[in-house]
Amino acid sequence: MITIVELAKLAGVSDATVSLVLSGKERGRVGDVKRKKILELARAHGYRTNFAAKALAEGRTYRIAVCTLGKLIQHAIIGEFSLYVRLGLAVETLRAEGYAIEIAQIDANQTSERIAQELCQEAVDGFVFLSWPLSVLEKPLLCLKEKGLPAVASGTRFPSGDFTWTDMDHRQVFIHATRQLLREGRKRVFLIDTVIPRCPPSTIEGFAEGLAAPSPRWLSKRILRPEVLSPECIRRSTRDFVRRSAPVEAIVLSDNYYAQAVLDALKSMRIRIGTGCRVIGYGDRIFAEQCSPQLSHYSLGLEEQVRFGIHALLMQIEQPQTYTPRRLDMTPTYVQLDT
Amino acid sequence: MITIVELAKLAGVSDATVSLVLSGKERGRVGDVKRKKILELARAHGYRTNFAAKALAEGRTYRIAVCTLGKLIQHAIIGEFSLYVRLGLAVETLRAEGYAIEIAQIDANQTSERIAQELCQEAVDGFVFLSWPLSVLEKPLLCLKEKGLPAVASGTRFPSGDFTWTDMDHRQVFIHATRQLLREGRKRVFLIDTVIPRCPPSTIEGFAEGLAAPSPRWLSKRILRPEVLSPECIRRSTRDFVRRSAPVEAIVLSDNYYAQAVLDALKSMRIRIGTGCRVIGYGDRIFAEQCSPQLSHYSLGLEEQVRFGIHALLMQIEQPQTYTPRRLDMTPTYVQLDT
DNA sequence: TTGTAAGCGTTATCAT
DNA sequence: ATGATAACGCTTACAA
Repeated sequence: MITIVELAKLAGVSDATVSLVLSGKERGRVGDVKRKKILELARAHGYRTNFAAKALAEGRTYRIAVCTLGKLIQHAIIGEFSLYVRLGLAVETLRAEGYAIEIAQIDANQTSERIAQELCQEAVDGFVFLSWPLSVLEKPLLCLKEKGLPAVASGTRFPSGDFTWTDMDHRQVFIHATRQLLREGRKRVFLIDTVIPRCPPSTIEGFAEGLAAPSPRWLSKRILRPEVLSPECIRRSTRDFVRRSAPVEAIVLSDNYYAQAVLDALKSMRIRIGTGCRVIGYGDRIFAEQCSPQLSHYSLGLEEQVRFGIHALLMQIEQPQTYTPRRLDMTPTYVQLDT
Repeated sequence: MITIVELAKLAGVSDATVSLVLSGKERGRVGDVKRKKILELARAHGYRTNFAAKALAEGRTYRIAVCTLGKLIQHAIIGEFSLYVRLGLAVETLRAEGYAIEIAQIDANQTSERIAQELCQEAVDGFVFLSWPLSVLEKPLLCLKEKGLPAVASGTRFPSGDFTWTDMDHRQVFIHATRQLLREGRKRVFLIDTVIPRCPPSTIEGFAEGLAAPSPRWLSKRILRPEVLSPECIRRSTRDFVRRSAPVEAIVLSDNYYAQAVLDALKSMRIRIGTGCRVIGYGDRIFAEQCSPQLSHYSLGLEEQVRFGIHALLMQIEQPQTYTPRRLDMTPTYVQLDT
């Protein structure tokens, strides 16, 4: 591993000059010839930053805590796979920026206060929170903010503008989906909830608002919530529901994960999916693409969310004084596939 | 954050002494009074090691690359959840030792050579490979070994003793399971394979050996491999299979993941699980415990594997000269639950 | 525009 | 047994 000092010797300049050039902080105070020479030498010798030294000099750690609520595996059990997508994207982005990570799997059986306390001990430059519920995350974030520790939440929506967060506007998604279907002339639109233990209220709210639901009673007839979330049970209850509610012109799914079961039910009833009955999902693209036929859906926009979040975090780390909380409140993005 | 220098001032000794005491390397060359005083002061002021400084001084990075083959989310799709368990355990253990991690999600569509090349670029103290297939991992590990870079594989079995790895002895598990059932007086033992795309040959081998299978033809009658791996399909084909093969005194599952479907099939046939027909699974405990009734199974021993692996890695990092490859070739561990 | 030098916190090598 | 002191690689304020 070649160092800045060695590069400086080779280039016949001082270490400081090399440091400035390589970190892009020269702001025109290094000659063009020297600059090019230094960059060329660095490239040729495969120079790589020594982050331990950089960290020590800057008083940082170049470590980021990526925090999940509960152990990683628990998210598989409740079918919340978007966590893994978020995690994968986050660590990828951070790695590209030279940051190492610490994955903190926070025990969910603690008070918010204890979590906050525990986090403040961490020797890291910043915190990323993946898919935390608002109620649990509020205190810890406030605590970190008070200590001036940079943090972002990905997959949590805060009512106030005090924190940095990214989330898809859940309610808008369902408003958007139903309105779109109405515009297509499909009046008899239904919702099937396939979330454990059940979808958030905002899903129902959006669905109701999009359809301009006249009454809770009317609304309840438009929603199916299978008793058990197994493909078979979903299939069976979907069949019953569709038969009972005929004609079913469109179905909106609260989540992509069990979509195949719904599609299978329709197929078994000889309903032409996409034309006879439109089906629109919501969630991870990967599960939509696995369906047969592939599921048209609203995307979670995870790439955009995570990229925005990490970028905001780095801003906050590098320019703490000028930083103000920012959020990415994503608007619905529709992905048309087969259904 | 208090530093060693400040502690030294407070204790009225030199920094070197404090460093020795705190790192436990004094080997009796620091007086008892001073030692206790230093430790007490450190505790009182909440001293925490500055890993950037430590790394710089020791010429290390205090970073470990945790490598997966393919993106994290892809393992959810093929139902290989043990990866998340391994990952969770590994990062937890490393964190406790002060190491930060880099999660390298290696693109599976590359040659082994390119992967090896890519890995050697990493500026880390060591490598952990989670659940890699032997064929892909061999070259990279060899390459790292040649460069003297510490590495361990968790969930890969190497025929030679050249590398450090941990794995459950897969074949022995199925020998053990079938023999156990035979000893219980259950002669008609069957295997149901619920792995995508299919279980490894060692499973079949172990199963055959345990039963002392007289011929491949005979063996084939004892194995069910459902066409499609959906709960419904597994349920249906299990029913057919069990009816056709009556009496079925015991069933061994290649993996816990779809166990519930098999149990449901038996339940629907009014077969008394555990007494009438014993069912034994293999894999993640978490899926066994979720079953109803809870699935008796052979455990993967992930905690032990990961702990052993990380420990070996740290040994290798700290004493590279005396280190020789070690492996944990785990023997079957049976977990008796309801079935 | 460029170079010098101090410092970041820790470890390790010497003297004492 | 203990204490100076010199690295480790990089950043940055300041001097030239």
